[in-house]
Amino acid sequence: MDPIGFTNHDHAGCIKGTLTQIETHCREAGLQLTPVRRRVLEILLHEHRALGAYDILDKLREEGLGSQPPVAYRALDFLVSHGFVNKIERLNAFVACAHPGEVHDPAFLICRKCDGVAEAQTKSARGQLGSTAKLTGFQIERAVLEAEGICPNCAEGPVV
Amino acid sequence: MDPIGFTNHDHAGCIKGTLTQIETHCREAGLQLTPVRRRVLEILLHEHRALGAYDILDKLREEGLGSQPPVAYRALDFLVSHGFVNKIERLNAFVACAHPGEVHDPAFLICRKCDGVAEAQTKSARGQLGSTAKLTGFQIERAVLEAEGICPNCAEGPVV
DNA sequence: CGAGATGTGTTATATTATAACATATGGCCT
DNA sequence: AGGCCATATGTTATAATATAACACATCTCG
Ligand SMILES: [Zn+2]
Ligand SMILES: [Zn+2]
Ligand SMILES: [Zn+2]
Ligand SMILES: [Zn+2]
Repeated sequence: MDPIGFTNHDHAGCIKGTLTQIETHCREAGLQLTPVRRRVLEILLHEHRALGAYDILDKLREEGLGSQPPVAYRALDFLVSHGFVNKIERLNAFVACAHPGEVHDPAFLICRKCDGVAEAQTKSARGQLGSTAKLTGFQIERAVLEAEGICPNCAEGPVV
Repeated sequence: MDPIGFTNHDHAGCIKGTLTQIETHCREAGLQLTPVRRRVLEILLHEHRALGAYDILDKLREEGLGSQPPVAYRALDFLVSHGFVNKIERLNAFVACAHPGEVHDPAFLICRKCDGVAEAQTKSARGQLGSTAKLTGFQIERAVLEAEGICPNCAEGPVV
């Protein structure tokens, strides 16, 4: 229930823990966490912030891990399809998942000043919309829930 | 609470009613519903379906109302900023608002087979996420709630 | 070895969106 | 009337996001 991202925390541990968790998950599930895929995941884990595919590609290029768009998009496809990374539709950008492996409908709080993204655990999407959907027989397969606003850090010291 | 879009209804009346409502709103608020803007609105009202900016531009072009992207995007900006049209972030496309003028957090049910979009009235976005947001002091300004799945029509006769 | 599956490298192109500047139109002030 | 401002449109060019298509490498399995 507590959204990670805007609060202070042991970020190095946060990165390492999630990475280990995903590595284990991949080993057990027979998924190939190749160097490019792993590096894209690391880049995203490093920030609690959404990065565009081309931002990521720039970093890969600097590191000699790939220079063309498909390299980044393919890695992102892999990470998203296995739930390690989420796409923020509102921003056309990507953010590491805070609860990888678990099945959940993620909800995001997006700060429009610092671009920070926090992932909140919530049952709202399927639950609330679900009841409305059932009335008409609509079958929900995926829910996008993104709230935009001002994060606590940016609210205190008004930047803009 | 009842989502319009997947249910049978008097669509001609639905279009005309909404258009009249918006015309009135514009007159009272001193907004200029110019020919291009009005036509874009009509095009969107005609379908309970999201159309891409370039789909709309194609129609405008056929009708000699404009041929370059900014024409469509500017009309859409106007319509979106005044709440007459909503953008479906998941699809990078636009749909006429079912409750123009009213302040509401719209939620959408998007059919991945027929591309139909229904707008549901719900308090969930701000309400559910709101409580989580308050815990960390996040101030929600705008909420995107989009559910993807199969609409009742497509569920009955599996098209794909 | 040969066939199939998976991942990467690369070129080219599609799709979505905006910047920037020119032109037109109408209201409004002097 | 003339000048001025705000708003809207026309047009060119380009930015930003995303995918198609094909070549090649590697690995596994029979
Ligand atoms: Zn962290
Ligand atoms: Zn912030
Ligand atoms: Zn209708
Ligand atoms: Zn459908």
